[in-house]
Amino acid sequence: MNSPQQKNWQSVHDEVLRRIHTREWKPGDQIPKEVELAEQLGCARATVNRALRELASEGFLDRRRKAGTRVAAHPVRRAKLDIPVIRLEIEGRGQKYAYGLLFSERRTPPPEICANLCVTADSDMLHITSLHLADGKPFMFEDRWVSVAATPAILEADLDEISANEWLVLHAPYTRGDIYFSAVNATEAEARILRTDPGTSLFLMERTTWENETGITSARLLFAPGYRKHSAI
Amino acid sequence: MNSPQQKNWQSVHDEVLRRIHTREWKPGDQIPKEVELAEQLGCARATVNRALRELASEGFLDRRRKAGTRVAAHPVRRAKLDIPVIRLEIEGRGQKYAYGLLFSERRTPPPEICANLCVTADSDMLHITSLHLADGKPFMFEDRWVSVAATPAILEADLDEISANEWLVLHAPYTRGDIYFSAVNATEAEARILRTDPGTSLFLMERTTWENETGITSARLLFAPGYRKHSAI
DNA sequence: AAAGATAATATGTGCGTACATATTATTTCT
DNA sequence: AGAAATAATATGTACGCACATATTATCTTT
Repeated sequence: MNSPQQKNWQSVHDEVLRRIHTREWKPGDQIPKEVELAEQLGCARATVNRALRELASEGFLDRRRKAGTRVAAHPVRRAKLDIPVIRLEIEGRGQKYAYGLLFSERRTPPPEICANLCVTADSDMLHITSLHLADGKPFMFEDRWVSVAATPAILEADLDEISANEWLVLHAPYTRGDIYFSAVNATEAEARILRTDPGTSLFLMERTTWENETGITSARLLFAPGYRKHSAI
Repeated sequence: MNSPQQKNWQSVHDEVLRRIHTREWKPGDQIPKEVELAEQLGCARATVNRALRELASEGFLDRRRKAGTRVAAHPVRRAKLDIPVIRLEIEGRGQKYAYGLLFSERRTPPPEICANLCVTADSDMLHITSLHLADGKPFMFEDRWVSVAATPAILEADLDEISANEWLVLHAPYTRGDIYFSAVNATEAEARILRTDPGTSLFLMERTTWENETGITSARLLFAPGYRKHSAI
C-alpha cells in the first residue's frame, strides 16, 4: 500500500515524520535508503534527500554516508530561541520601550571579563551599564563590556540615544556567541535598580560574542522579576 | 574582481556572510538576484539558492518572491538550544546519573494544568514527581502531569526504573511543544527536596508538549542552585 | 482616478544525471 | 591471523532545465 504520489519534499517530510510518530519506524531503526523511498513515494531522490536532510537537522534522524539513515535513538530536540533586540522584544509585547544609560566608562577590564573574552588585563574597553524599561517599569538591567580595539566606532556612538545592545547589533556583526541562562538572587544594588527586594529571584542571561577569534563584547542581562523566556520546539 | 570560482554552497554561504559582516551589504540592502550571484561566483543558481536559503533560515537574510533578497534589517539571531534527556545532560558533564521516583498518583488535574494542556477538569491523568541526581547530589526536581488518554502505555511503564522524562521521549513523540524559562525563589518544600535554603534562586523550565492538538504532558523542571543552561549562536 | 485584469519577475521547487566523499565490506598480501 | 589495499555503497552535492507561485508593476476599463 504505497502512499499516493508525494511530489513535494514537504509531504515526504510529513510522511516520514508520520511513520516515526506512529512508531512504524522506531528509534534506532534503519529506514529505507533514499532511492527506495523515492521509488516508494513516487518522487525523485533529490526530493527525498531534501526532506530527510531537513528531518536530520530537526534532530529526528541520524544520517551517515554508506551507513544509511536511522531514526534518532535519543531525540535531542532542538528548540529555536529567538534573540531579538530588547527594544523589539518589549515592543512586541505591545509595551512602550524606554532606555536609560546609567554609567559609561573607558577602562581596563576586571579578571572575569578578561577570561570571558580572552583579552589581556590592560585591554582598552568600554564599560556600560544601562536600564531598559517597559511601560515605564524596569525591565532589564544591562551590564556590558565592549572591546574598543575590536569596535572603535563604539566611542562615537551616542549611547544616551541608542542602547549598546542595539548599536552593536547594527554595527558589529559577530560570527559566533555564547549564551548562558541562569537564576540569581538580587543583590542590594540590583534590587534597587530593578525596583524589587534584595534576594528576589532574577532571570540572568550572559552573552559573549566573537568576530572570528576576537572577543567583541560580554554582557550580563538581568531581567526584572516575572520575566519568562519562551521557546518553541 | 570577481571572487574565484565558488563551486560549493558552503563557500557561497561564507562569501555572502563575509559581505554582510564587512558591511559591503548593509542591513536592509537588497542583494543581487540569484542568477546574478551565480554568474558572479561561477556556480549554478541551485547552489546559490541553497546557500541563501540557509542564510535566511539562520536569520541573516529576508527573502521574498519577486521582491528579492535583502540583508535582515534587525538580525534576530536564532540560538539553537539542545533539549536532551536529563540523564544524557548529566552524563555529558561526566557525572553519575541517578533518579528517584518521589510520588505517583492517578487523578484529575488542577486548574493550571487543564489550562496548559487544554484538557477538561475530569481528565484521567498521572501526576508524577521525581528527583534527578548528579553524582549523588540533587540536580533537578521534576513535577509532571501526563494525559493517560493520550498515552495509556504510561500506566505500564516502570517509573521506578526509568524516568517519565525519558520514557516519554522514547514512547510518546510529540509534534510540538512550548518551553518557558524563568527564575523562582525556592519554597520550603522545594528547598528541602533540592537540599538548599528557602528563597534560593532556582532556574525553572516549564515544558508542555502536544501530539497534533492533543496535550500529552506538562512538566515543571526545577534545577538545583548554580545550574546554567548553555546555548550557542 | 480608482478598480480590476494582466504581464513581468524573483524566488521556490522538482527532476535526472553525474560525480564526490565518507564509511563499510571484501579481498589481497604478509 | 592480522594488516593493508581495494571495492562497494549510501549519502552529499553540483548542474541545467522546467515549471510553480507569490508578489509587484503595468495596462485596461469604468
